[in-house]
Amino acid sequence: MGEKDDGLGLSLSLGCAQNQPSPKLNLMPLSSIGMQNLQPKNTWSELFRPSDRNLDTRSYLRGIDVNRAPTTVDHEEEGGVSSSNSTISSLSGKRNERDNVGDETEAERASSSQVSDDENGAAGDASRKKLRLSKEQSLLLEETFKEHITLNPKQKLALAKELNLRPRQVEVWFQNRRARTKLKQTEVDCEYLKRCCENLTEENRRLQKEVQDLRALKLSPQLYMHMNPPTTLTMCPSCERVAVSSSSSTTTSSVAAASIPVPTSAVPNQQRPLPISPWTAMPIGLRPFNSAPASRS
DNA sequence: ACTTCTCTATAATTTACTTCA
DNA sequence: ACTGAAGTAAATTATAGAGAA
Repeated sequence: MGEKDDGLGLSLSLGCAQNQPSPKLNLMPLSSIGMQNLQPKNTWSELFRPSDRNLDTRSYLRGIDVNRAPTTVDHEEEGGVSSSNSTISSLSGKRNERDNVGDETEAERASSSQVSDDENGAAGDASRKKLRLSKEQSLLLEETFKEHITLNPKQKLALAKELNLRPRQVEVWFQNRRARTKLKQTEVDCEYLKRCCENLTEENRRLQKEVQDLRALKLSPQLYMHMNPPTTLTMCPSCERVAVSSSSSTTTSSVAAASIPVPTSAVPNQQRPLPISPWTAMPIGLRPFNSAPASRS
């Protein structure tokens, strides 16, 4: 797979160096793929009035910018595939029982020929056939996902009607979409941590070398005599940072005069920035996808 | 051109868990 | 406290489609 676009419009954008911004999903703006041309018939902003649930789920994804459009790869790949080919999967399990209650049943009945034909056609068919969503359907779903990563029943019904799909299909699509988003974020996090690890390994190696050099310096009496007194380091008890006493500011230059390379980290009053991952700096429970499931409204 | 095989993306299912009435 | 419904995440399965041989 590698760096290949995964169809989510997500690409790795990592700040591998210290003090770099958090790993962030670099997503294509919606306008760049012509999504603005697809306007739902309904007023989605009206339909998708912010609910408690949506607020909750948005906050649980706060680490990622999920509300961005995907690239067109997905849709190009599906080019020309009509949703009319879709068939319904075998209806089994508690979920289907659940879907057949209340307003959804009504909505499913109200759905157009795509759904009803499929249901008739698949009746008694044990194998589950897989629907390929049309380009338009995918675009509208993505568009909606940009605004809300979860749907309340009303939204689900409206969207299903708009897309000529069953509410269950819309629901499944959103579930899978959230899962894909999370997977992508995990990959980004993983890559970021890998780079952090590499940086720390490199720094460790550098510091080991530095210790070795300093030891060699100490064992060489002639050089040692001409050196200024060693730097006095004091540790601040509150912040646990190292402070430098005023008498030692020329250490670096004197060492340099002895023709021994000193890494920049040997300069005591120069604080090294700590490589902090945005997630690691955040309590686990507050990290995206680690939060408890969103509470229902 | 055609078949077959492999691989990827993703729709759909199942299971487990949480929340709430 | 218990229970069932509902919603979701996570894991898994199954299938469509593309590309290589």
